[in-house]
Amino acid sequence: MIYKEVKGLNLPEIDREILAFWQENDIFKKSIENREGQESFVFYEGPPSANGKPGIHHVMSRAVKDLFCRYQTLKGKKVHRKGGWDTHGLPIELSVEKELGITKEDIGVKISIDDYNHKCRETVMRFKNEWDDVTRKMGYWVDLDHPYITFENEYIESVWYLLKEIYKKGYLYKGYTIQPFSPAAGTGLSSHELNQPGAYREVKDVSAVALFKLKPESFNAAQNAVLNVPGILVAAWTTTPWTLPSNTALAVGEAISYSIVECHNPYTHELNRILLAKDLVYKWFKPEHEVFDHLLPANEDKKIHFKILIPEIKGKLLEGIRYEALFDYAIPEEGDAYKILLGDFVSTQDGTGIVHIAPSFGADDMRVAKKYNVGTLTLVDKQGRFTKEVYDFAGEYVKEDYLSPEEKAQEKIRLGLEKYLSVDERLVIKLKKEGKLFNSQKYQHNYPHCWRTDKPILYYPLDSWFIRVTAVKDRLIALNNTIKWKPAATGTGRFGNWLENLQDWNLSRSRYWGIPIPIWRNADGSIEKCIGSLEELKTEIELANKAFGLNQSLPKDIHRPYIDDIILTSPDGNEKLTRELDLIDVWFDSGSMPYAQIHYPFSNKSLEGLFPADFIAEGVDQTRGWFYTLHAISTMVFDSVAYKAVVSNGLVLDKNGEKMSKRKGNVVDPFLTINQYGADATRWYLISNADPWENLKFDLDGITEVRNKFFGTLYNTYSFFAIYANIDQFQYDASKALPLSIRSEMDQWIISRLQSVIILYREYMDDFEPTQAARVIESFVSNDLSNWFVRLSRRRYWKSESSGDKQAAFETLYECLYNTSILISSLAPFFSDWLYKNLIAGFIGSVKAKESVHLTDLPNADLSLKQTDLERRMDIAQRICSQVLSLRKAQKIRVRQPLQQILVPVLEDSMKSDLQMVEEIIKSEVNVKEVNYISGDAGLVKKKTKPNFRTLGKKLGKHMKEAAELIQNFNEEEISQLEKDLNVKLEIDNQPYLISKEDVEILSEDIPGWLVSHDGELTVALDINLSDELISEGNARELINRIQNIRKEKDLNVTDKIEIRLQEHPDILKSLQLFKDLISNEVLAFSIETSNDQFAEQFEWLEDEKIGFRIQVKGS
RNA sequence: AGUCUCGUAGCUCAGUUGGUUAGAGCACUACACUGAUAAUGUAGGGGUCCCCAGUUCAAAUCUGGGCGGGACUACCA
Repeated sequence: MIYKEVKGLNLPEIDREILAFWQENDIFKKSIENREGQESFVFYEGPPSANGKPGIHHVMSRAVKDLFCRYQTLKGKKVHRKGGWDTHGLPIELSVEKELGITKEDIGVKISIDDYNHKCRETVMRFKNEWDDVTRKMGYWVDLDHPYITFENEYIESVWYLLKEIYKKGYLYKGYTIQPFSPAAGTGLSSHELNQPGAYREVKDVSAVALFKLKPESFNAAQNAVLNVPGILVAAWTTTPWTLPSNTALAVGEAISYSIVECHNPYTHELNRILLAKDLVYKWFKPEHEVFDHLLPANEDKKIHFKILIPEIKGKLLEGIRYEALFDYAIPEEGDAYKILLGDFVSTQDGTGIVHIAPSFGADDMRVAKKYNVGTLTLVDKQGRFTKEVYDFAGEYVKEDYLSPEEKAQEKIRLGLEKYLSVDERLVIKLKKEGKLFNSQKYQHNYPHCWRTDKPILYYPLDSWFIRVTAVKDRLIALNNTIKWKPAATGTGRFGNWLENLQDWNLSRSRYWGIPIPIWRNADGSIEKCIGSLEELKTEIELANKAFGLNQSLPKDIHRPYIDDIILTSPDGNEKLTRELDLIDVWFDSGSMPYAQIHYPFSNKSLEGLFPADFIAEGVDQTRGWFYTLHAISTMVFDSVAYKAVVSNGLVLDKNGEKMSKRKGNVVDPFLTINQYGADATRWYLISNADPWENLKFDLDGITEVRNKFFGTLYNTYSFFAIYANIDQFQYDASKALPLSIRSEMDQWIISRLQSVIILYREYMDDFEPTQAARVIESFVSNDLSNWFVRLSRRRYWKSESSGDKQAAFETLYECLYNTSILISSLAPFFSDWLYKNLIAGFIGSVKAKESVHLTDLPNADLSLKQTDLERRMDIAQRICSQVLSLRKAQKIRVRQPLQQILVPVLEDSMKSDLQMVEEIIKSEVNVKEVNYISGDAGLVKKKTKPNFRTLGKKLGKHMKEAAELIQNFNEEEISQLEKDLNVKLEIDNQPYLISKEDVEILSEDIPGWLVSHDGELTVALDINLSDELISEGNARELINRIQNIRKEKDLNVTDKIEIRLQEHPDILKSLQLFKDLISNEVLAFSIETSNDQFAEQFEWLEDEKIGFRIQVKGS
């Protein structure tokens, strides 16, 4: 037996077999060494964190990565794939802290930073084995033995190098930014922490509408002309009255309209003229209280009568107007405060359409204040208490929640109140008394809380190191435009927009487990050193040792806390420099990986052939993560893209379209899936079902479908080949294979189809369209190869004599399977290798097979073998067969019953010649004796015209409908006019139109007296008249069928010869008389005799009859 | 809230520059075929192409406005 025959397809078994083969023979390694000296295809592996278990979505993204790397390998490129681990970052710290039952405050107290980091180092690799396991089992080829690890000194050294490069370009600076801050915990919070479940809570706060008095002397001429009433007050709404003392500006919307309304202050009853958004006037004032002449004197009830003094003022006009500070606590030291600004974030959703700006306590505020050079006031300290400048509230917590009940009780007594009033409440009272308040109420809204202390957070200005990416914004955008994004919309949309609205990169993290910022400074920050390598640090340490008589040395581990102890010296040797305690954002770690994974520029001095990447792929959630940091670093340091093409894959959802989560219990375990269905079926399903960038609704039934439909079919096709090739001892000699020109039409066709598939497959793969590529192959295997070529060619394989045609049949099928095994190997690495290895068992001759399919070269399409005409003809043949079978079905005539003829009207000569070449195929497929043709002019065919809307649309415009009607009813004369290339004239609404041949499609509709079927331009008529001879032949075929079934039931060998005795029956006698040879041949009968004996066995004959028989193997 | 993305048969997906009967596979039903038998063919049922409005002779397709799912970013004065 040359070709392996197995019963039943067992993909997991094949996985195990092939995996062992790869391991024993180092196939992955060979697939790279194989291409030594060739051009490289650069791929970067985005580092996962082994802190959590791998999920099915990881199989998805890794399938995408793997298949393109394999594909490029087959194309002859050298594709290095280095694995990597992301080891730093908050999730790791959090899981360690949870495990140890400590909080951040305990670090350095209950547990040393040293021990803490040690624990992080352990934890981060906790699930490494699971990751390695899933990587191997799914067939993802990546170097697991030499991964880059972000916590290693060499990796960190490269990161420092990059930072120093950025520093040298002047892009690194220390500044402050508004960040979420927990006064209770005394620490800044990351947005990740803010996104912890339960961080946002519905709370009730005191809101206030404060009134700010405009300074008319600051009006310009245009403003003077419009704002021609005295004493204008601007109403600004806030839910955090405690920020009002730190107010330094007001913001209005450029396109928002404002009104000035006259009323009496609800608390002081003084006359007010209030400026607020026009759209919100009736939100704050009741329409029924509006007056149009004179305002009534102030009254004591709650009704606030009002009059609109100036109905419409554009926000734009208000820009630059100054106002009086609300309080006399402090004024900003720098900048030009207390004026009206334009802010694009201002809306009329709620509030007054005017936003009170306290730059220290809001990110938007800070941004707009900077833009207008407005200074800041930070009248709250890091504990969340008012500073001494706020003399009447100094030292008080700005949020009630920061006080314990005892403290509140004490405060109540200190203030001499009946009940504790929050700072917000007392501020509101103060404003009320001073006539600076219009409204105050309880307001319910979502507010973030610190997940550790449960207390509300503040937004607070914190010191941070920044990278001035905004300085290279234009380059970032320009370089991005050269990147091939899949899908393109992510590059222009999500990523492009992100770049358009670029903010400087906040690099600092006040943490312990991460890469330390390599910057040392003196006390006042006037002297600083940025370190770019370990060598440099060592030199600096020696300088410092000399200057201060110290005995420091380069720590073995350059994480905290060791690195914190290092003291450097100022150039003059007088001042000590200490390290800035922050760590760098872990995103910088991963964005550094192209260089750090090879320890550039230390161990490797050149990036040649290693940068930039030709291709990367990760989840779309990495757009502003890894994709961005790679891009930002490479742009700043190398003025280059980091990757030329990027595939961003979508999410893997459960089958109901819901996100997978442990809580819902809908998580799919990749190990179970792969064990049950096999890696290839899983991979093929993930890739073929939908484009990778679409969200995938993961459904195990889908994998079953892929397994049965695609792998099952391909397996069956192979198995068919193996059975007969083994019988015939067929072996394939590439150098002696029959030239295609002498093989059959069918062979030429499938080989031509194969070329088309190769071309399309390559096009799609080169364009990073794996789904389309997979579908092309699916369709080829299932429709072309199995359902057409093999099905119709079966007889050629089992006929007993050896002949050229039989050899051609084997060679053709072999070539198809062989090439298919290579084509699918990128997507289905296991099954393809199994198939390939089975096939090459029959390889002989001078051409040598490779050890594994993954060491082969991707087939090139041979254009000389592609025959478009032939493919078109076969398509026609398939459609005709379909139609005839459909007609037979409608008439309930079995396919075993031969029919005399089909009739095909051919309106063009080319169609006739097309059909003649596939006549034999049609005849055998639909079991008819003849294919006859009638030409259009014979008058037998009734023709019909169908309008061609595309061409007619332009010509006819709105007369289209009527014209279509007329064209469909063209008579024979008009049709023959068109056929002769003459125009037919139409007239609609007195307007003449000329209809030419191109404007219509001429179809044959009917052949009077025949059974007819249509499919587009194809029409087929079936002759259903049965002669006695046809009936007898049909019966002969029935008989053959019964005997074949008996052979099978009796488990006879395919080659056994038999003797047959049959009970006499008129059908049988007649059939034997005419077709005995045919029958004998088909069923391998030595003799067929009839008698009237009693038979022990019977088979079913037509219409409930039974016929006795006896069948013996000759010689038994 | 903003940005992006998706919405077509029970399920998963195609659907060309707008063109008249909106397709495929799976599933279901019936019938057939079979020297591949856990395979194969044919036919059938099954659609408000998310909704509304507009442009057009003509809209699943283009425009505008909604609705729903999802992701990311931000979190609000």
